[in-house]
Amino acid sequence: MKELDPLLHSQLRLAIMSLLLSVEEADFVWIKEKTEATAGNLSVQIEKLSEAGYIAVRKEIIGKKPRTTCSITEKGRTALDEYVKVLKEYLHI
Amino acid sequence: MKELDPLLHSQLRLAIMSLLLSVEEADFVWIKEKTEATAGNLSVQIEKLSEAGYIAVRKEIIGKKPRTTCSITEKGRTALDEYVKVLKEYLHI
DNA sequence: TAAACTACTTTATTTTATAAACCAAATTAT
DNA sequence: ATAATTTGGTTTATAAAATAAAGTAGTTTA
Repeated sequence: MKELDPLLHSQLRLAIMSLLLSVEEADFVWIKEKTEATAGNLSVQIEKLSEAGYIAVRKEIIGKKPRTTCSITEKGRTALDEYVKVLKEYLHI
Repeated sequence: MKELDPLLHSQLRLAIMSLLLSVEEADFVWIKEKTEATAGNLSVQIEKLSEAGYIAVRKEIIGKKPRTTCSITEKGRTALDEYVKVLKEYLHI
């Protein structure tokens, strides 16, 4: 049995990737609201996905406030595709 | 976003459930070989699925040796169905 | 100008997963 | 006969992950 990419096989990280699949980009606050995650948890998981190169993170100051924007990368998309492939084998779907 | 049943959202437990989906029942040793899990890890995860009522576990002595046999329960099947449903929403599949 | 809020990050705690060690009985080798 | 090895596990300890709590830097509101 193939292994499920442990970086993607986490409730919150999978939710983040899922959200980023359907939008061009998304900011920290929006992801936080959608996932109902705590800011701390979200910060950590975004950092992990970023380190892995699965998402790109841009930090800027917009109207005096910081803003963190995330988008899925090609590498992330590929990894997610592979994850889905393995999952389909597991679940016969 | 709905949450993914944490009891099922674990690599090894999902693999166990996956295997049990396609067979009437399966014994410890066979599951261990298929999943390539260590006996300790497998023992713990089977216990968790059993406690949750997702699988039924039968222990017997067969030809002087112990044998642990597992099978998926109706409750487990339902939980897995729900898990798949949520996952499909996440992944747009 | 002090309190409260925004948008986070860092650190600590809890939970989960995994590995290592152990157990009892059976089998094999000496 | 008995010592070493194997089988089929369980229990306990360690590592990793997830989550929560606390902290930071600056902003807005009262």
